[in-house]
Amino acid sequence: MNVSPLEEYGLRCAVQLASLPEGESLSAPEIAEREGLSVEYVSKFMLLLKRGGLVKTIRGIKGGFLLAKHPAEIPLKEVFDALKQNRKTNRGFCDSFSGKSETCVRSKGCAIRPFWQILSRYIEEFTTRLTLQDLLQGEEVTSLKTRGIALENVARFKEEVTV
Amino acid sequence: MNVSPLEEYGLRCAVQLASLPEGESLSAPEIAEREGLSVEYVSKFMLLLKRGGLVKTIRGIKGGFLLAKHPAEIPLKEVFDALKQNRKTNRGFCDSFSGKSETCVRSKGCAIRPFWQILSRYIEEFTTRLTLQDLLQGEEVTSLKTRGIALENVARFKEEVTV
DNA sequence: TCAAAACAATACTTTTTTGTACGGTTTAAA
DNA sequence: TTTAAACCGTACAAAAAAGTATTGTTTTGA
Repeated sequence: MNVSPLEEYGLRCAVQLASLPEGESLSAPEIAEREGLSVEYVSKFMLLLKRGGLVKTIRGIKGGFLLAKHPAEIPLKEVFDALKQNRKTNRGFCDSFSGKSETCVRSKGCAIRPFWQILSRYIEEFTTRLTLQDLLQGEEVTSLKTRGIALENVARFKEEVTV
Repeated sequence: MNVSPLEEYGLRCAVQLASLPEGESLSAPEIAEREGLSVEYVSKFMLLLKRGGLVKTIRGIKGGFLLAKHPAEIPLKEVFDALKQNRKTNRGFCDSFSGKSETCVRSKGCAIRPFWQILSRYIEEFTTRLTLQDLLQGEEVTSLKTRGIALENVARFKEEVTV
């Protein structure tokens, strides 16, 4: 339950692109400079973002990266998913079984599952509703919108509980 | 943003102990059997849980592990924290800076921080309010309580937003 | 008192992830 | 047409985490 370096850096670089005027691009060296990372490292996860369909590239001298869509159309989840591409393991609770058994020991009656399911659903809600555009609006606005999502979630949970 | 094996297995084993009648213990081989893990591996994180003050041990033949407190007094967060003890890196957003800079490039005006802060606060709320006891109540109850926490969170968020 | 079974602790191996290096291809411009 | 700067892609090295092995200490009970 913690953030991987790729997730953090990748999101930051995506935000850099989102902050550009429409149609402009940024080269890997420029991004690296702005984020204090190595050019090679930036190149690595920009490639992932490209494969994830978030980013378009311009090759050759004068080349660079730009978002494939408007920032408002790119939920954070898309960024995170793109960056997960080349991971060997991709775990959530109950995905992983023991080293010994073929299937989860508690395929029924798992004590952990409901907790995990609700929490992960909540996180997913957060990351699909918030877009790169939202992050650009500055701290106050982002803060308000994040809280707004929490609020709406509550409403939905409430319905489900009272039914 | 995914669950580490230690976190999942550790929590499961803690739940095993929580499910015992008051005062009874379970040995590492027994836990390992029930969860389909190796005895050595179980021993490893039971030691962490012990150091975290969650678990008491009985040495010698007939030895084993038991919870140091009533399951209702052990929030999931405590379990997770105990299991984090021997990690080398412990990252959240904005904890980690680039390899090059001494301090975070965006120590002010960070686009990512508010999103991350609210989400992590929410997760923390979840894990401090839910206890091992809750997980024992079975899927429906856990599910309801988890939703209940979501609900209360909303109320709190709402206050903050409208102020 | 001795043996068996269990916890304690650390060292070690393997796997995964992080981060770097480097050779190749593309393109703008002189 | 040549060169420089940038993307592309993979291979490689280093660090972290996962999981195992082993040795030692404690305790029960024959």
